[in-house]
Amino acid sequence: MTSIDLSEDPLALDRQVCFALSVASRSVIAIYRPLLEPFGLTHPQYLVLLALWERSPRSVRDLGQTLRAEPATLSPLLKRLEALGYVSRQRSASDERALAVSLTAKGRRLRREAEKIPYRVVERLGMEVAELEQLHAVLTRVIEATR
Amino acid sequence: MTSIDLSEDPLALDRQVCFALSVASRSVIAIYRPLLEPFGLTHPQYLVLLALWERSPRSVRDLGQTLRAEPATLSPLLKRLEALGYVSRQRSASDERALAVSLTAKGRRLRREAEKIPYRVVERLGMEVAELEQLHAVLTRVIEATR
DNA sequence: GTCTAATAGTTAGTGTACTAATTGATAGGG
DNA sequence: CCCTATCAATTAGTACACTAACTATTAGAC
Repeated sequence: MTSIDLSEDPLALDRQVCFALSVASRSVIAIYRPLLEPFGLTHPQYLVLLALWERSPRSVRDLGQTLRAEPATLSPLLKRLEALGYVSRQRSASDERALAVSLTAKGRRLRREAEKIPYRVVERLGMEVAELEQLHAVLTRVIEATR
Repeated sequence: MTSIDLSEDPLALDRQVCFALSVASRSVIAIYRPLLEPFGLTHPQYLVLLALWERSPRSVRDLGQTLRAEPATLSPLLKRLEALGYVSRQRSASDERALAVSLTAKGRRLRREAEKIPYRVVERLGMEVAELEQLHAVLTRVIEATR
């Protein structure tokens, strides 16, 4: 295991967890890109669909809290998902301020296709599932720590 | 430790390593934001300075390989760093195609101030250094796996 | 019941990321 | 020597991500 000696050079690039995090994030998202491209989806859009497959309809606020995304980010993203035909957007009947984002039939159908994606990503990574579980656990701790 | 049962729902949001990675990356970068703001820097700009503090001048190509960034991303970013007065940009004498990106005196002076940043981030995270080292090691393995 | 504060989304502006096309410079083959 | 393929950087176009300002609606205080 690589040892990080903070007493030496605290600014050494190859010691920065923030650098490793952003490179790893972008690199893993890059693995999804060719898998999502046939559906016309970006990775953030895919995450929104994951949330909607768990529950639909959902408000922008709810999606934002679940995905840790700003409403200002979601608003145009959801319009693009609507233009692709995967979701519909309509004001909530009970509260005209809130938007009800729902899966369309096309959006629900997509789930079957998408189920193959996680396996392909793990295969492409070629890492042990146990190691990915460990990574997930540490990342969850980091996310908790940043709140 | 959280267990990820891939045999159950492969699309469950709270199991996705990609989601945890992107949230963790954004959350950690958010910790840097108030620390970098006094210098007018963004996190990607800070990473470029880390690279230049290790060696200067460097070409756009060299910076791109080191930081895993596209030249199309670096090109405007470097102009902003120049506008801030931290770097200078001039064509290489030996090869007119290449750009020599150098630290200015102001850019070199900034290093002293920046040395406090990693400690403040670790303090703010409130995690054990050992755990961050472990995270760094796993991330490095992920980055290797994506190449 | 009205008036104000809070809430849900949207819009605008800046700064990455990424792809593809473009410009200018260099190097090698003939 | 020239001609073409390659290379370094830039530009254009799309899509987040974040802050701040704005609009429309709702809820609470009185």
